[in-house]
Amino acid sequence: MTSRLDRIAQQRRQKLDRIRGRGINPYPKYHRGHTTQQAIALLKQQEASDAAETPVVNLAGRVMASRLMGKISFLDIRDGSGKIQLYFRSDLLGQDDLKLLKDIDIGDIIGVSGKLFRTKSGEPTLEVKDLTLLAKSLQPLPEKWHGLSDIDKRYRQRYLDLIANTEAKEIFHVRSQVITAIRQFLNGRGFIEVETPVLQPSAGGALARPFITHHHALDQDFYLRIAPELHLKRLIIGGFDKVYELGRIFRNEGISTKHNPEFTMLESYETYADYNDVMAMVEKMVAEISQQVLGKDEVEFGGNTINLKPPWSRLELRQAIKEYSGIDFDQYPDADSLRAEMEKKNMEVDPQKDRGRLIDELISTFVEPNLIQPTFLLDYPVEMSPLAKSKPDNERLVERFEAFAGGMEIANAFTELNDPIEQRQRFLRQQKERQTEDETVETVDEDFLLALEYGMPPTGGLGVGIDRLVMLLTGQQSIREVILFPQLKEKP
RNA sequence: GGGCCGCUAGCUCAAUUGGAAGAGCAGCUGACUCUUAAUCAGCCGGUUACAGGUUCGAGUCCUGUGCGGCUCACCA
Repeated sequence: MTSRLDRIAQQRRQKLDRIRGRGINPYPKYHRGHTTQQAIALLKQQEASDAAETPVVNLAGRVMASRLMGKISFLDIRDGSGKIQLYFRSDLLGQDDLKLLKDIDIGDIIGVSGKLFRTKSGEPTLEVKDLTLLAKSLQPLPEKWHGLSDIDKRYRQRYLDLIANTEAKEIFHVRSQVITAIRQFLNGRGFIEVETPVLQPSAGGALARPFITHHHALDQDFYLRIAPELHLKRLIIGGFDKVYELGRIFRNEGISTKHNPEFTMLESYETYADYNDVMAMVEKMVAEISQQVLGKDEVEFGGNTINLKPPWSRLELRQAIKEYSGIDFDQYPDADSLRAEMEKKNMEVDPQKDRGRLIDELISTFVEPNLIQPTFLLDYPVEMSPLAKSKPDNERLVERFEAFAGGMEIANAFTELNDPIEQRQRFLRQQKERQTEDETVETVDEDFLLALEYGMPPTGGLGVGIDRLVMLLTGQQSIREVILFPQLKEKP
């Protein structure tokens, strides 16, 4: 870039050349004996046991700080488990190691061996006898105290963010543990994990604009999945009782603090369950995960304390909208009348929107921001939910819920529609309603309908946005903070 | 895609009304045998995102472009 960066990089390259000139391989193989965390545990163990022997270990990690004091030096190294201080004494090191030490920079990866002890101030420290350079770093690290705060750089060079900002790294630890906990929870209830196609001939199971790609050998366009739903249902038809998939899905829509074009979704399907069973499972699962990963069932999010302990509030969608917007959608059976009522409330309403989308707008405008504590909204209009089964006593509503917390939708579930004739009609109706719009309309998935005709048992299905769940559990307001490499525009 | 805001040294940030582009960290040289944001002395480091414009003079004002953030739209 500028001559400045070149200068620092150049200095480091000169050091690299010097090191090579002494016959040292700056990128050798190496086996470490302990992590820094294990080493500290070992030291404590030795101290507790009164053993006279000082533990000798070899460790490896990235140099994070150096405090050179003439004949002695202190370096801090960090590995995946933590960090530890190193103590170098010129009278303990060989000539070669002393020379090498002079060419070690912050950022280098080194291996060290020696004995563990505590300094006068009580800091666990390794007194180094042997030093090995494991990887010379040619680029300067971000500032040690303030870390890296340039958001653009944090996302584009996430590795620097992870090196410089321990809080950022911790979020991804939590994310990993959340996903592990979900698997344990579901496996423990008899679910089996499956994998279904990401490349699909038609993108079904939701209505979103898909990414399109092309398979050369087949000379056929494929869509990246926008949901795994229709394939998981095929597996239910095939006789699996409980299945789930944790995977990436792709939606070619706008990017925001709550949306990334590719995100992680959990979908689960359980035969002979309905949406009430699924509701009970969701609140239990989230509370247990939080307890297991964070050791608590309350989280801080956006200035609120959110209590995840079951039971969560249950609120009929119609009542919720009535309460927060003053509109009772039951009194407006078609899009035109509902739109007119919304316009009375000074809302700017897209005349293209059908009744389902209008109701969705009422939810996101009036209801969702108010649902801070975990809440299930129940019983959605059928036109918003083409894959859900109608309520036994009301053909206009389906057995569906969405779960909200922190003003975010985190889950969506329903008693699955398993009537193939009805399902076909729903698809056709949806197709008709969307035909006027410029967006690509989902084609009727004949292959799925054929599968349904063989008979799908009554089933409860669930979708959970994993990224948003992790946002909730880690208190992050932007989805980019919980996705390691969020989508950004390429820099020219 | 619209609106608002941002972009200054490798990193974190200053720069008064438009009047000499600065500091800390990092780096380099030196001193220092228990430091831990080590300390001390000295030094190096800039096409102020990019391209134009206004002006005696632009980091600062104007126009455009790029990228980012927030937000609206979009997203059942």
